[in-house]
Formats: sequence, structure tokens, C-alpha cells
Amino acid sequence: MPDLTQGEDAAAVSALRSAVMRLSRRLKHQRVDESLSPTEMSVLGTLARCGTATPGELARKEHVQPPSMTRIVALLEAKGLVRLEPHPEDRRQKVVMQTERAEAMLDESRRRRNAWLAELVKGLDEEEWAKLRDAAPVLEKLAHL
Amino acid sequence: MPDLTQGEDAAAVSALRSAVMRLSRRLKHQRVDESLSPTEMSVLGTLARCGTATPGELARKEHVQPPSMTRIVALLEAKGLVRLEPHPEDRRQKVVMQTERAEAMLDESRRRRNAWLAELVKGLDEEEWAKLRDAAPVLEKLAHL
DNA sequence: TATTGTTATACTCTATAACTATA
DNA sequence: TATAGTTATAGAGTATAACAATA
Repeated sequence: MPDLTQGEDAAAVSALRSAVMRLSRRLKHQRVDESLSPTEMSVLGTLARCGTATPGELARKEHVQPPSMTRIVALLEAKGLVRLEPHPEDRRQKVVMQTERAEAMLDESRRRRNAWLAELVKGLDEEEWAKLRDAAPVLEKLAHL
Repeated sequence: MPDLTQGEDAAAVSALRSAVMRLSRRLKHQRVDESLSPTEMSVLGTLARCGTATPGELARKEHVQPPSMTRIVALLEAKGLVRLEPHPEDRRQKVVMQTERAEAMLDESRRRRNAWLAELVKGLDEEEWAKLRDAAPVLEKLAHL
């Protein structure tokens, strides 16, 4: 493992942090549905990948506290985007799963986000975009560690 | 420019968005000083790069509204991290600049952030980290577009 | 006794609208 | 009349603490 406190590794860390913070702030303004927060979107994305999850699992994956996830899941349920069922083995837990409506919304969301990012990416050249595209899965892995 | 609505470009966009949101949430918990928010940190970083700036310039660079920047600058001033001076040519404006204390804090901050990210990056292999390091400046450029 | 999830409450950050001072 | 910055206020999202139900 490289020494992350030296030279260009340190510069990369610094650039990464400030860029992530600025981008996250701007992404908030690019909501598909005005009534859907970034974390709600992220939960739907997680459910699309994982199928089902308990509220506790979702809280851990999204790095929010359990009470926050309770609220998020309740909001998503009220919007008809997730369904809650009793856990088959443990009556304390619940199982959260996405609805067809959520799936349709994710498709629409993807189209709109791409349109927004495509505009932004016009300021990059091919080589820069290639670097970013290569790094995207790594960034995602990092966010899940 | 590639078609960002198709194939692996679309996947990169999606991965990028969700990773940025998750990481930004986790970064909030890795504050150097508990009393310093991510945006306050980012403003100090900007001042370190640009030297001086007016509140309006900072608001535009950080993508927050002017009243939010007023508050942020006031908090930083109260903590002795920035100094405010009258604008030499326009008496409506002010000039914001960092103090020595801010500079020292940024050094300390860099050390701690690196330590935290180094821990996280242990879950990546050399090749993955190389990709991320290459992309970091691009991500930063994107955030400034 | 430990764990899952919820309820109640408070805090942080940001935004919008209205205002002041200067250009 | 337009612009830079501020004040006042409200809203969104999250956290902590205390609680209920189940393991």
C-alpha cells in the first residue's frame, strides 16, 4: 500500500475530499423528483441492487443512524416506492423491497442525471472522462467499505 | 464527447453519483475540528489556493447562496480562521483572507484526513488506488465547472 | 440481557425573502 | 436602478436519547 500522506497521493486525497463535498452539494439540486432526497434515491438504488433488506441493513449501508432510516423508509413507503413485509424468521425485523413504480422512477432518474452530468462533462476532454469512468467503480467500492 | 446515456458511461455516471453521496456523508464524520463543517473546511481550502476572495466570490465557488456564505464567514471569523478587511475599491464588498491559525489547521487536517482515508484505502488494491488517484484531479475539475 | 426498530426532540446546514448600503 | 452583503425566518435532513417489542 502506498504512503498516502506523501506527495501526489496526499494531493489526490485532498482533491478527492473537496471535490466530493462540492459535487454532493450540487447533486442535491439535480433531483429527479423534487420530493426525493439524495439518500432516498440512494436507498432505492441499493434495493435495486440487493433486492431486499431490513431497515437496519439499509442504515448500515447508507451510513445513517437507524432512526433516520426509519423516517426515510416511511417516506418512501408513503410515496409508494417501497413495500414493507414482516421478517419471516425474526418478528422484530422488517423486510423492505422496492415496488414497480420505484423501478420506473429509477429509469427516469438515470436519464435525467445523465443529461445533467453530460452537460457538466462537456467541460472535460476524452482522456479526462476516461479516467473518471475507470475510477467510478472504485469510488463506489470505497463508499461501501 | 461520448454518449453518456449508454452502456458503461451510464454505469459510470450512476456509480459516481451514489458514491459521491455516500462518501460525503461519511466525510462529515471525519472532521478535524468538531466545530468545523465540511463547507467551512472547503472555504479554507479555497482561500489557501486563491489567497483572498470576497464573500460573493466564495458563495459562487462553493455553490451556496450568499446568506449561507455570510454565516460561514462569520463562524470562521469567530474561530479566528479568517480575517475580514474592507474592499479597496468598492465599499459594498469585503475581502476575506485566511489567518496563520487556519494554515496550521489545514496542515493538521490534511494529516488526519489522510490517516482516515489510508484506512479506507487498505481495502483497495494498488491498481484500484492508481485509478482513483488519476481521477482525483478530474473530479476536482468537474466540481468546479 | 441484547437487539431491532420506533418515537420524541434538538441541532446543523442551507435556502428564500426582505432589508441596508453603496455603485 | 442594480449590486454586495446582511438579517430574519423556515425547511430539510440527520443525530441522540429514551422507549417498545422480540430474541
